[in-house]
Amino acid sequence: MNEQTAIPVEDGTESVPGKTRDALRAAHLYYMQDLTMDAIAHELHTSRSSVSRLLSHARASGLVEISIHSPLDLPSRIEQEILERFAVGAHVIPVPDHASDVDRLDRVALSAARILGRYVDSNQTIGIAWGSTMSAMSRHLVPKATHNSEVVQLNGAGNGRTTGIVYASELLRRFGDAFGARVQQFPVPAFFDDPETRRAFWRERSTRRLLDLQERMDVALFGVGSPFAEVPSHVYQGGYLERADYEGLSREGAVGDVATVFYRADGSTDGISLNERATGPDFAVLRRAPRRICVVSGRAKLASLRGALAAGLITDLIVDEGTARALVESPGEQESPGERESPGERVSPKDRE
Amino acid sequence: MNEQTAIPVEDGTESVPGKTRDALRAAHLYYMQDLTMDAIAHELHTSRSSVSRLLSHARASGLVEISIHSPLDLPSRIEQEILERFAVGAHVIPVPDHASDVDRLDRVALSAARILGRYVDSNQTIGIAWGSTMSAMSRHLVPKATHNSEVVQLNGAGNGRTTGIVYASELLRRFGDAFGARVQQFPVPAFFDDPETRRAFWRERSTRRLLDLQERMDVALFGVGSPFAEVPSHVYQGGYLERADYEGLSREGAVGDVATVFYRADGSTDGISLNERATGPDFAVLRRAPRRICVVSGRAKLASLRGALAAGLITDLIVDEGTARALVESPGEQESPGERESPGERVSPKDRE
DNA sequence: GCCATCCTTGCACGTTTGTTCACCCGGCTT
DNA sequence: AAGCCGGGTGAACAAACGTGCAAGGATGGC
Repeated sequence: MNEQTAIPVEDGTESVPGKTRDALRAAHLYYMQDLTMDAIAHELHTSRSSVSRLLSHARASGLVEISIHSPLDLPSRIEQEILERFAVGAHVIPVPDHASDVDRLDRVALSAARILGRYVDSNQTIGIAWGSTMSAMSRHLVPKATHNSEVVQLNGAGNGRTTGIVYASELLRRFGDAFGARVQQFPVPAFFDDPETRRAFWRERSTRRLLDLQERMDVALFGVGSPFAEVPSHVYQGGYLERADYEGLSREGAVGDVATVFYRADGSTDGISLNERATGPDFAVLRRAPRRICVVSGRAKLASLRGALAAGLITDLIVDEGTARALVESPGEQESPGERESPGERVSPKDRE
Repeated sequence: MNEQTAIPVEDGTESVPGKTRDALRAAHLYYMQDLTMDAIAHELHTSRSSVSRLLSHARASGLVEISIHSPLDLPSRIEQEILERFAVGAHVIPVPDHASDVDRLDRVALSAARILGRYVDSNQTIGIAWGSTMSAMSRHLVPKATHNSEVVQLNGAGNGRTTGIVYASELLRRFGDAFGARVQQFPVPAFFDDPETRRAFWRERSTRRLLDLQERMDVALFGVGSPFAEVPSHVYQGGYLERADYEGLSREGAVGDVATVFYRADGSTDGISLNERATGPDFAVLRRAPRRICVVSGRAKLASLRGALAAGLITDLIVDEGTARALVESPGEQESPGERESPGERVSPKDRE
């Protein structure tokens, strides 16, 4: 993977500057001058198809940036309300209510990936959790050139067996590539079997170095896990947790997790025994990051989201419209008809949010 | 929805907020989530056509902003060189060399109109010259909401007889509309017949008020006139000047004008008699504006542009590629095969400009 | 030097998008 | 009430666009 990644960094910027220059020129002609691709092809002495591809490249590589400004008089009621109620900056992604959870996640992740660039800058350390949301995001990142940035993995992971979830290394690499950042992997499982192993590991110098990075990070990016929802977060599908673990979580009142660390509805974590074996950062550490961006999609994660908000983990929230509406609609949970239960029994094929 | 026609200002912003909201949502779905218009039509319960129109509206009204970032390692050699040689920020508009002057002007104007938004802000006074370049720009402005801004006409004008050049009032109105700014017309001819009339007029209180505004303006926007070029600027077509005037200009060494005020190649204006009858601001006044944006297209205007640069009139230059290249290529003029000559002989039917 | 491989190109096709047209609907005039 | 707008709508068509594919060229290993 080394030799492969060593060069492609230059691929877009230097080794083929001609391509980038052409793309830039094509973008000018297309987006600033409204020429047709045909006309551009003619000006560039190439074919229309190539122009189409050049423009795709220009968009995908961040040469062209498309942003949407709400006129200041209607700045999305919901975002406004979330800001007031939770003191959290919100991006509400419009997604129709009837969309499937997969669609919803994809669309939120796509939008989130495009928004992310605004938060990332040079000389920053960016902490990234491992999960299905991050995985989906990683596929759509828009590159942005930064210097001296670092991407650090927040929690361990096994390999992703679930469809579409990508290995942690691959995921991190994508983020790193997109921002030209160094990548710090965290090669541990999501959960240790034995708390003692974790403690021992935490004393290792290599681990300490990584934890140090986590403590100094400027931006944290994560989703929330929702162990008791109809569509459990991938962490719960990968076989990381046993039935006994779920029962423990249920008994201890956990409603969700951020980067494998579980919390209750009120945001507290103390006494949740599984956390002894988790690999993600303690919330006290997480909260040191000035920017903490949370990406959530699906009403199933509502309770988790509420908990994460209560824990003060979030400074910026990217969330689908339905969930956002539910979030502001009523303070308590009127969502789940049944009370918590082990997810083992759930096989309901209902895919409505 | 109260009174639809009563207040056209509200038409786009408040009286039909539904349309703007739909446009906004469509834009999100299209540009952030890459949905097809079909899909969006379905989500919005309308037809594809309407979505297409909605998106057009979103772009035309500035809801969607498309910007192009050069990667910092290749910031257009030419722009860089112009910055170094003339201490002027440049936007070079790519236009093929074989394009007609009309095309060239249109394309530069289109790009310029889209760039302009970056320079305009609230609480500003924006001075605008009257000419073919400004006219072309006025047709493509992207609205940007500002408060308490003012658009003030820099020089007088007759009515535009040349095809495609629009009345000064219409031109100003377009700028004013685009930025939600008040408009201050300057109802005088481009040139007075008698210097004395001008002086008298300048003593009028209403005139003084306008001149006051000009002195306090934050942004000036203008083209350059090129009286001795193959394609004379409109000012020279409208019958404003007589053959004798041209001869005088020629004798006195004028190479161009900004807002009806003429200058020599070295930027000097003293002793150019026509300026006694001009209606545009003295360069000393013009130079008070912190931002002075000049839009130029066509090599014919090269000498004028050089003069305007020498006069220190320009802080930001928007120029087509060919002219930019010529500008940096050689210090002197190697452009015009023939020396200056009176344009009276020119009746080339090559279309307006 | 030669081959395997990867990347790029232009064509051809199917899809997506812009635009014209006929039509409808509410408002205001006569 | 009839009649004329101006603005908006969807159907249909033409233009513009994206992409799979096969061919051509470069690159690097052997």
